[in-house]
Amino acid sequence: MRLRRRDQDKATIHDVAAQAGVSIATVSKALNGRGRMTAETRERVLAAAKALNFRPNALARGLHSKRSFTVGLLTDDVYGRFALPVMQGVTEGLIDHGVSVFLCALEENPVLAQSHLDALMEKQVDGIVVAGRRVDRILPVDFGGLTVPVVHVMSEGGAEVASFLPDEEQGARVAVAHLVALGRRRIAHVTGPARFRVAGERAEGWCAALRDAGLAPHGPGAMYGRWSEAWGHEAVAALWGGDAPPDAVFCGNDQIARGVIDGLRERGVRVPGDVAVVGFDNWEIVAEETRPPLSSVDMNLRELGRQAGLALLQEINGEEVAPGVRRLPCTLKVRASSGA
Amino acid sequence: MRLRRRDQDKATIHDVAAQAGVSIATVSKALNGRGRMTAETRERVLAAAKALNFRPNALARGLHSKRSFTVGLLTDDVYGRFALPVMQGVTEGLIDHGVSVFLCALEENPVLAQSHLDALMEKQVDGIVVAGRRVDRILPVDFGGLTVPVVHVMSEGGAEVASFLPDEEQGARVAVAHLVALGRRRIAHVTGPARFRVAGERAEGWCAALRDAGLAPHGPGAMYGRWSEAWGHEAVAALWGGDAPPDAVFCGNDQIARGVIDGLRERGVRVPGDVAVVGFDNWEIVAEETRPPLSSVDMNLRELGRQAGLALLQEINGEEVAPGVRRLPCTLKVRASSGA
DNA sequence: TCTGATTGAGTAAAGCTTTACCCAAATTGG
DNA sequence: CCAATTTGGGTAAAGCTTTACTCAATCAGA
Repeated sequence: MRLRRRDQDKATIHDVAAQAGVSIATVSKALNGRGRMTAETRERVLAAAKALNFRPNALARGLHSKRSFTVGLLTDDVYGRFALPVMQGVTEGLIDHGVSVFLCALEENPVLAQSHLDALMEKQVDGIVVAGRRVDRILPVDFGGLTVPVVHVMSEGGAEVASFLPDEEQGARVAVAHLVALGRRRIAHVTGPARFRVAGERAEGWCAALRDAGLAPHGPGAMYGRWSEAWGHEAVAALWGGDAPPDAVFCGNDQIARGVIDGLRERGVRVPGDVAVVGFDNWEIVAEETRPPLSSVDMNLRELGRQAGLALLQEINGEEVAPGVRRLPCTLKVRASSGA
Repeated sequence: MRLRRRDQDKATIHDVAAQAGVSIATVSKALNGRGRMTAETRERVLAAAKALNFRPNALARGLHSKRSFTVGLLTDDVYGRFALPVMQGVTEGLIDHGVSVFLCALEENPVLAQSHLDALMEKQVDGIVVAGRRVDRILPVDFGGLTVPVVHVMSEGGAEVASFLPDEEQGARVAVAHLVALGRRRIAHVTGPARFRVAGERAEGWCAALRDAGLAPHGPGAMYGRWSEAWGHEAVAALWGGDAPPDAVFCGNDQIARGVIDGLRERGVRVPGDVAVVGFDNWEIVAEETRPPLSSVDMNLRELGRQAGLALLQEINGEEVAPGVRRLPCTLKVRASSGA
């Protein structure tokens, strides 16, 4: 054994044992609250560990326990708008269990993506959270043959795995019901491209809420376009081109909603006086800067991440987790654009 | 030795050795391209490893080499707007060297922050990148007594460590020089709170560029306010309240610039016809949706991250890295708001 | 006082990979 | 044909922690 560690080296359990005058087994037991020993011995060990600023080497511990207490979070959301709240939720759910989270932001490159996944596996992660930015587009990675559990968030992993998604339709219903409760009757829906599944689901919720209220959709139906402010402007031009314009607009995301509100202001239409507007995503940096501030549906990404993390932990611990899609409710954040 | 691994277990080097009919030492050497053996043996090992989908256990490897080939990225930018590009840069710089990046998003809670740092150290990270979201506010964490190298990005770590920052002043100069080259002469500066150091630096660059061009600052000086669109509106109201309004506005960030442009449009002032506008941050999702799209200074966060990663790697490898602040140049992304 | 249980703490192996070192067989040179 | 290299590959230890097992000393009960 080294007589005394060099100061820049990390202290090992041997150093603590030497300092406390006991064996390494006793140190381990003292530190982990296992085994039997006098209170005096335990305290002596604890004091030595503290004095040496000892931190157990997680590599060695993991090698022995075959668990690294680490999970990987794989995402293709390089912008982080969805992935970061999810990550915070996952972290929040797991930190009390001593598990850390490894974030890998993938780019489009499938080769690089696969090598990131390989790196995670080599690091012996105990499980993997896959966080998409688009539910119906799977990451360019092969999860088959993985020896660790996987859960998906904002991404559907198929029949074999658990997937945590926002309840888009319910979110849309809540938004529309809110508009109905405000007395609005001609409620239009302006949203993103029809090929995005969430666009269809949100439109579905819009229809359903209108039906429940005994109302007909305003106009020929949901207006599909792009997820951009520019599309919000165009939609306003179209809606206010004919007669009987809507008295409320439910938008498929906050950027569209912002475009709609800006378009309305330019036309001299008052929000929320003449028209109430509600967005989707509750992207605060957009919603709060809109004039007036934008009411929006919040997908509770953080909670989604938290639950996904806990589910993953269950699987890691060998407990069964039912596969399939789990939908978590959205909540509505009311701001001035649907004036309360 | 286990006769044969259970299928859900990961293959170890022993499994590969058995499959190839050689010893584990030979497998290790074959896989790492070390040692001497016939080409035939080497190929047999490689084939066996592939067949078993063998990945060396990074924990065991790290335990032996005392390197985990992992670095931690600590940030308080929970929104990810700055941290994610930085992280991608760090990853980009290190992935070729087989090093992975562990992202920890800290919240304000210092206790939690410290425990995150402890977790990183236990995981035996080889080094730490600290990424701030505000240069002049240090993370609530004690980096003293750390046994691994640390570098800072977008955050100043003090005299002992290397810090990588954007050259804010140069960025501002480039923006203003661009406006001058367009023939603008009355160039105002609207920016965030004076207590942010970057606000002062950018204002400094604005002044310097004007001096270089033989121009005087427009008005009484830089207009300090908030980092928000609303402040952009207010500034427009102030600037266009008197006479001799500016013919260009250089803004301290993209949100302010957006507020300025929206304010100008509402007043019927043409952009870029009557007034050219340039922002700072090049936050694409804002800059591209502005009408017209916003010219903006890009801090090259990715490159900043890449260089920080490489510097950290140098320190990890025992090479000396000069401490102190390193400034990387910004570049100007020209869009329609300063019409080329 | 003697037997048997309990207590307190140590010994050694395992977990997986890398590598210094070793050895037998094959090859080379004279 | 023999001594000296070279070649091909194996053995064993190290790296740090956890834990099953062991053992001497102490204590309780009769």
